[in-house]
Amino acid sequence: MKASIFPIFTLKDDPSDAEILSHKLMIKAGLIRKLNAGLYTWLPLGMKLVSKISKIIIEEMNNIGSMEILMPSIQPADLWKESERWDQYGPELLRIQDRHERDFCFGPTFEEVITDIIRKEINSYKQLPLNLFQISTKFRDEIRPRFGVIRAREFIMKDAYSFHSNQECLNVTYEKYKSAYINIFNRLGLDFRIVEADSGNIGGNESHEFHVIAETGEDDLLLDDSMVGMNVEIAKRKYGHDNIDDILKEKNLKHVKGIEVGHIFKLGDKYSSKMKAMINTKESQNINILMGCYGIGVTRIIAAAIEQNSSNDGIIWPEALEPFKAVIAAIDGNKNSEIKKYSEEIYQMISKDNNLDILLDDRDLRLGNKINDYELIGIKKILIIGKDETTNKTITLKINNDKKLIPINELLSYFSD
RNA sequence: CGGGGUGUAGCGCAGCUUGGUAGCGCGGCUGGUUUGGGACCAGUAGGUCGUAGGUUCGAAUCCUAUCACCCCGACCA
Repeated sequence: MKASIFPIFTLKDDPSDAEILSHKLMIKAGLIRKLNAGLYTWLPLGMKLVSKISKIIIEEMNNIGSMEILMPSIQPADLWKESERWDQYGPELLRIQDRHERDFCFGPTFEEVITDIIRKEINSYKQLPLNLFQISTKFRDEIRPRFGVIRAREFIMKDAYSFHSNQECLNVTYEKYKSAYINIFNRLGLDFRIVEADSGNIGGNESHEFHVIAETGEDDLLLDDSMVGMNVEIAKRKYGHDNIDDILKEKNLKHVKGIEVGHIFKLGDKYSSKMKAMINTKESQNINILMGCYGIGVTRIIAAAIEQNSSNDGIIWPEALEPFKAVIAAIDGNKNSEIKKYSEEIYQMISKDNNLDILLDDRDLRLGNKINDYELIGIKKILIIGKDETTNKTITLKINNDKKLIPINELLSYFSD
């Protein structure tokens, strides 16, 4: 990819309306721009990260037999009235009318729509279990949007739904999603914990949250030495205390802050009973379909990863999220045609011939400007090409503060993982 | 919704106390010198000072209303 066609919208100053590090860096590095409170445009660099995360999620969903679909973001009120959530959901649900003055909402979640599909398409236990997911834009009219994309009003979320003819099958599938989630967050290189959780507005009877551990997290988690802990609401109920400190002392738990990036629920028949999503059993009986639902905050993950490991100078991505494997910085490349030609050759060799995702920075900037951008964006490997390198057929590889002069034929060995 | 803060050029800000018709840095554009960690010189474009009303000879500045955004809280994935 050439920088002349892949726009790099970096800023020198901190944005005036961002407070926490990830929010500042996402704007400074040119991942996003704010349109309005809680509404963000994803610029090319940001979209690249959305795609990387989506790709991993899709792979892991497919691995457990969950197939991708896409539902409309605008949903008719009738379905929400059937589930009785039209009245329950409150002002977080953005209600809109079409030209015929019929009521709709912008979907904050999709239990109603998916249940409607399933009740129409599925009639028999023989068609189950079934697993479907989508990655799509959701809208929740938050009381107070904040922290950039962490609590945005419009955001991208993966939501999966499972359908079963018996509880045991739901239980097994629930565990499959849990392990898929563990794979996803491991692959993303995030430090995370699973906690027992409240099922809240979505409903159901068992639920776990996945949290990225971060100081700026909004959620309070109580953890022991194992991977699984609980959130504060559960702890208070479980141990019958309102004072967290008492619980911590009594149960020898640690208190940490987390950013919720995933949440899985056993819904049971909450939606199928209200919306009459039924199947025939082996005994020719009509029963409600059992359901599970499984969410991941795709856009929130990006902010969470930045919160977890970055500096004031820039983003430090986990390997799976590095936007480019390396960048080629030509010094004076636009004036000196030899340097330009040599840079293009190197680019051709590692990017085109070896299918590595490389940025060729052909912008007419000084080296210092370019390097500052790379530090902001979080590109670790910098290949510097100037007069000497061009003459001697070498490359200067710069990683952090180490510079190494390497011959062209050894270059590729620095990219074998 | 309660409390606090901010709206002035693309971005970051000063000017407001004490009214006299707008300025700085960065960025942009043109030309030139440069290019190994945010270069320099010369020139140049760009603003209904959030919006509406009021006071005044005169308002970015004073008054009233209103809108937007940010922070804390309540609430929430």
